[in-house]
Amino acid sequence: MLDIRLIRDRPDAVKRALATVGVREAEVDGLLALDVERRAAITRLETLKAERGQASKKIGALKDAAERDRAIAATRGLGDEISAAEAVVAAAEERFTARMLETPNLPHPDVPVGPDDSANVVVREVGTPRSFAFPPRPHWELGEALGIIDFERGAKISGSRFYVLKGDGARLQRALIGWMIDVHVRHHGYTEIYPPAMVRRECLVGTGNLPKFGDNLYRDVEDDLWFVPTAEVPVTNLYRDEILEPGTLPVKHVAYTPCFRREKMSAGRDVRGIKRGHQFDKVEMVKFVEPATSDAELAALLDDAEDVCRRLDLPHRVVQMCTGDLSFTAAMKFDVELWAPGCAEWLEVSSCSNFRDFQARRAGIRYRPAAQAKPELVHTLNGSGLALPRVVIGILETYQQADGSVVIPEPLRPYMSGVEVLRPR
RNA sequence: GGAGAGAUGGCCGAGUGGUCGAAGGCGCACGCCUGCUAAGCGUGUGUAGGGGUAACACUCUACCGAGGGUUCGAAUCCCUCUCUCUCCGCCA
Repeated sequence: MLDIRLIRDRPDAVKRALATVGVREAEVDGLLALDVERRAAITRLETLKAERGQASKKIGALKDAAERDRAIAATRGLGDEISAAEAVVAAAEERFTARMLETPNLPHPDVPVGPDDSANVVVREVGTPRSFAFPPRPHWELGEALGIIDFERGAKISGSRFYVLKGDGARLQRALIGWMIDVHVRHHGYTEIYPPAMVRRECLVGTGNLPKFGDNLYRDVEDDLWFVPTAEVPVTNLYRDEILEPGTLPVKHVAYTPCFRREKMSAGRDVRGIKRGHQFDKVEMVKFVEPATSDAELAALLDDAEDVCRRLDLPHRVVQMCTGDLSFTAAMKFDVELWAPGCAEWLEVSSCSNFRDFQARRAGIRYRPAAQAKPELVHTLNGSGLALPRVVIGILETYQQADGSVVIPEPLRPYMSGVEVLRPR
């Protein structure tokens, strides 16, 4: 959520910035109008309440019964006026908040301006895509031949976009989870979190998934519990409505969770293989930092994500999103993409974003810069570290050999009891 | 799932209709005092929103788990919900 004060004080700057992410000027004017309406209503209500407060105070001090009764009778009408004014405030507040919650974040001034993903910028490519003496096969062929991915049974028990990992396939994914968490904990200074995978609705409002993107989420209707689409949701909300004491920032967490997404927007796309499922695993990094440091923290976060690729020796590239391709909540965002030689495409395995105070304002996450100082909103950031089945794709396709076997990258071997090669059966 | 108890400021804890944003204590901050330390004394110490100011000051409103109700007036009475604790049952 944006700071309404900023919109009030510098409406033109806000309009210009929001225009680059596709928000029309009229929307900002609408916000401003709702704000004026809301404040007028509040002022009226508070005037009435102050009046009543005075009157009640006097009544309390009155000793004479008749005088008292007269004063009470005279004040009685105020109650109805206040109820009416309260209803006006509530309605104005609701209209205002609803619009505020649906307004996207302001892009960071350094973000390249552009209409859509065609204007994204490839920042760097790391490593050289391996050249093959044979036509590299896509992971769905490799996986079936190796007996480690079972698409048919996945569809049988759960429908399309579900698959079953089996044997060393399941183990490879589990090894990656454990190893990646260890990398971030041991080498990058994150603290591991095991969060709930089902959360209350407010959490999703806090991170910005609701109210706008509810149709991508799964939900238990009976208890109104929502399945997390990413660990970002529970982990960011860990400190919802809290004030972090001086000296606690930066807070750096890494968490593994399964993630659940309806993928309605991409119906019919990427249905082949395990690239895009309704359920997938992900290791996620989340940071809470002081505002002045958040740009540097984003660079560090991105490097932490890339480090996973480096350690696995997987060629990858970093792409900066232009304004038009920024997510709703992000002020700046970089994707890390792995090259998958089998399906011949770049696979997004991480999305590293700085949300600045956008989520913090929604979720009420603040910190105290110094003892006695006034609380301020933190900046939140997060990035995948990394997204799972896609790293499995990258490994299978990159390390395949002519006979269909796949070499397991060195760092993962200890996590797989020393298995070095997966062989077709 | 059944029965019961509870939720007050950073913490402990008082308050059962009026002048209570809330006694007292602890903690913390600043000042004083004191060879040092400790003790002592004094002052201060929440959050959010509105108005106001160049910025302070100042002022109003809300908040005693959440929401609703009764009342001129609610931390205090009523209803609903959430969470915590205890016991029983069940379960990984």
